[in-house]
Amino acid sequence: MATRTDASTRREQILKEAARLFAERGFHGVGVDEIGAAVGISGPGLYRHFPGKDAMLAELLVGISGQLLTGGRRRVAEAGAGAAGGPGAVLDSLIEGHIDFALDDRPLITLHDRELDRLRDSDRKLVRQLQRQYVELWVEVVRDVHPELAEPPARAAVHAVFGLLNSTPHLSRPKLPGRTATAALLHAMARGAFASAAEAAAKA
Amino acid sequence: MATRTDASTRREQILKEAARLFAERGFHGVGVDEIGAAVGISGPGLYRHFPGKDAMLAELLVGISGQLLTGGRRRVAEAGAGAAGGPGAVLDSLIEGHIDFALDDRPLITLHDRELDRLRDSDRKLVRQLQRQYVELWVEVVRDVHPELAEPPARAAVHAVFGLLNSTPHLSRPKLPGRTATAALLHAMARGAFASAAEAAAKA
DNA sequence: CCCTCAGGTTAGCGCTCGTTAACCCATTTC
DNA sequence: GAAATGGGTTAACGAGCGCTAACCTGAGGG
Repeated sequence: MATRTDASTRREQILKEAARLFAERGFHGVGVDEIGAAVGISGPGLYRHFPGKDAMLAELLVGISGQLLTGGRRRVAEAGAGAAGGPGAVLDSLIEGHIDFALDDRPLITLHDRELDRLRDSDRKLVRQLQRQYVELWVEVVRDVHPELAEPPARAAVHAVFGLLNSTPHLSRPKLPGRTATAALLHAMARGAFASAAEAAAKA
Repeated sequence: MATRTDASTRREQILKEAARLFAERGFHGVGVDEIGAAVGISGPGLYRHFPGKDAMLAELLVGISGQLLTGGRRRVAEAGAGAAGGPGAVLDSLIEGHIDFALDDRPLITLHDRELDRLRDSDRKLVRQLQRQYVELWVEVVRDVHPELAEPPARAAVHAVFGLLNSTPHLSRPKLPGRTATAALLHAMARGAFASAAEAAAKA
């Protein structure tokens, strides 16, 4: 029989392909037949693994939001505990983690801020809550590094930097510099953006 | 009879409501009946003004892209001609224009990078071409201000800053600082992001 | 006074989509 | 060796969609 890891493969395979298709053509733009075809089964076979199309999107979005949040918390705990490098190191770790995610799971990042409104109310509330906690985590760290920033502009700045970091899906692959170069570029830009936000706030 | 400007009002009204609805729930998520209802007529009455639902989206996207490009070109010509303030002033003008657009036409900005793939091939090609020219305009100006930046990272940086500036639709309205404060914040962040990108490039 | 016509209306067609029903077949379990 | 079960199939249904057809109306223009 299939091993434990093989048994979960089919579900994960479906989720992965669904994420790609949803990101490419939008939730309403892809049919269940296409998702099935992408994993080699056809149409209603998916209903052996998921109660419906909505459930796939919900599981994807909840998974992404949760992963981002727990990963961020882990990094804050780790980088904060050592206290080597000061609060700046914590922010660097957060940025690095988000960049890794944006570069490695591009379809998921795309879905994350594009298809939230297609969820059932309860799922949407959950995802929103996870997202909000993730933002608050960032806001605290950013204000630790830049105490001149009041909370509302800090929150706006965090959202803006998310926009910056999540811009990678818009770039056509071949024109990009290498992955590490891109990551370094985005990292520098994020830090610079925060620094300038703090400067502007201090001046005003 | 209706005057010339009144005659165009209904069309514009439809486009405006369609943009809002498309941005809120996605192109496939909105029916023609809803668009009609939003302007006080119902369903198929829209076909007196547009050949189809696709045509509304196409007109919106082409309009946005064209407006951004011509506005950008105008600003480059104006700010570049005076030569007062050097190349930095040109970049500031570009940033300012983009921020105005992002803050004043939030649904359009959302559509702009979200629903491009729902267009007919010819329309999509046109929009892509306009977008590319707009990016190239920015790349030239940015490299004028930061000559250390090679072209590929400059292009990536421009895309990233677009993501930053276009993040405003994600922010819930009431929590934002005032419009001018938000604009100033975004402006500072954009400049800082470019500067840091150039710094990082010079170091590498 | 009729004609035209812009700009609506409602009814309904045809298609696509998500979902269910009914059936099938390996493989495991007792 | 039968029975149960996981994972798949095809057929078909019902709803919703974009769009067309056919009809209506009120305001100019000759």
